[in-house]
Amino acid sequence: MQLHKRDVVAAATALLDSYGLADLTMRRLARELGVSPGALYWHFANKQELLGAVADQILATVPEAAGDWRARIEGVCAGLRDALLSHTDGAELVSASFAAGQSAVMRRILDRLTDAVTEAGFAPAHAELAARTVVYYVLGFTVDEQSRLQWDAAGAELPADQSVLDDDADARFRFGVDLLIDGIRVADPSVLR
Amino acid sequence: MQLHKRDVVAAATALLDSYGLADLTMRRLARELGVSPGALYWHFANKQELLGAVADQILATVPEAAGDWRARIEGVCAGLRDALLSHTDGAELVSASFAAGQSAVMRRILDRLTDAVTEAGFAPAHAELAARTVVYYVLGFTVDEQSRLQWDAAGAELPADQSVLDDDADARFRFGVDLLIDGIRVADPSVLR
DNA sequence: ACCTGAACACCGTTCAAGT
DNA sequence: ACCTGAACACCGTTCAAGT
Repeated sequence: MQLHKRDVVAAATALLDSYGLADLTMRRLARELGVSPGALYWHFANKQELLGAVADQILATVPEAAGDWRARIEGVCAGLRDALLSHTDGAELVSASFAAGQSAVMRRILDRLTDAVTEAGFAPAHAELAARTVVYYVLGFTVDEQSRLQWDAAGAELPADQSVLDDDADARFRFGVDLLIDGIRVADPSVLR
Repeated sequence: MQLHKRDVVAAATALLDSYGLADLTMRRLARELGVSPGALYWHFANKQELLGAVADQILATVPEAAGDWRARIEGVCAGLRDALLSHTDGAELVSASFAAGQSAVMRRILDRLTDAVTEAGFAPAHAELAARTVVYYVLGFTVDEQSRLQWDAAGAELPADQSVLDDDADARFRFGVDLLIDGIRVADPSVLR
């Protein structure tokens, strides 16, 4: 039967979770779907575009955050990190797709953060910059965290107090988010609208 | 005559500047040096390690910053961004090498930032986190800036008021750095030592 | 409209064998 | 110690031709 975009994205996500980003190749994906490599290029212009669709699939679980601007920033950051950690190499994939401008959902998340910073009193242009700073932090932190997690998982047996390490990572993550929120809170009045 | 590590890194940097990261391949580099591809693996364990050496070469120009902790953070950030923008795809290459833990100089830069944040009053563990946040920002911002710059350069003719755009990018960059410095300045006393 | 088959132009890495 | 030659096991992308 016919190949649909969503089947391709689903198969790609499964491949990612099982074997990681390095093994998510167009040829291997085609093999998994039982089609020739060229078939994928009817549905996607190139690999970058396909990876962008996978990134958006991963980000689909990031919930809308409610509350005041601080709560919304914290909520979006936590939801974003959770989504990235839910898939093998998720942070690296989304980070690359965002940099390549291939993730529509990532742009929406940026917009939501920009709204929150605007509510904190920033003029629109500065609000987007502050929102970008938040996104760079979440992506940078989580790429780092995930590479260590996956390295540890591949290596020695996990220590029994795994949860302590998890809690620590959570706390470390929130520390950086709070640092950015503090910066936004006390920003020089000249940037406010 | 004999192939030395520094010749390989110099040729790799030249290839990067002329053709970009995508065309910096082990085979092409070997061809440029007049050796067989396998020869490179006598001097470097793998491509990642070689790219790390190129990253460190790029970062060699980042100057030591002096002054109080704020001036040092601003100086390191500005010097880092300048170094990255001086080579085609420099930001992307250094970002990837840093994430892969292959850049010794990047670790030293992180240490210098950690020292500065410690002087601002943070306990060591929190100081490193804040320093990482700064690094994530500089890398994220500059990867983004450079991809736009290179996209524009490849496309339409540059407008006459190019310098205005440059100044704008400088100001935008400093805005984010100041946001982080503000966050560090007013951080919750519980994280201070 | 959607896909196949086959080709094009490459990759990173390894390793016996040479000097 | 340092490098070659050749192989291994792949890549992303294109495109005439088929249905």
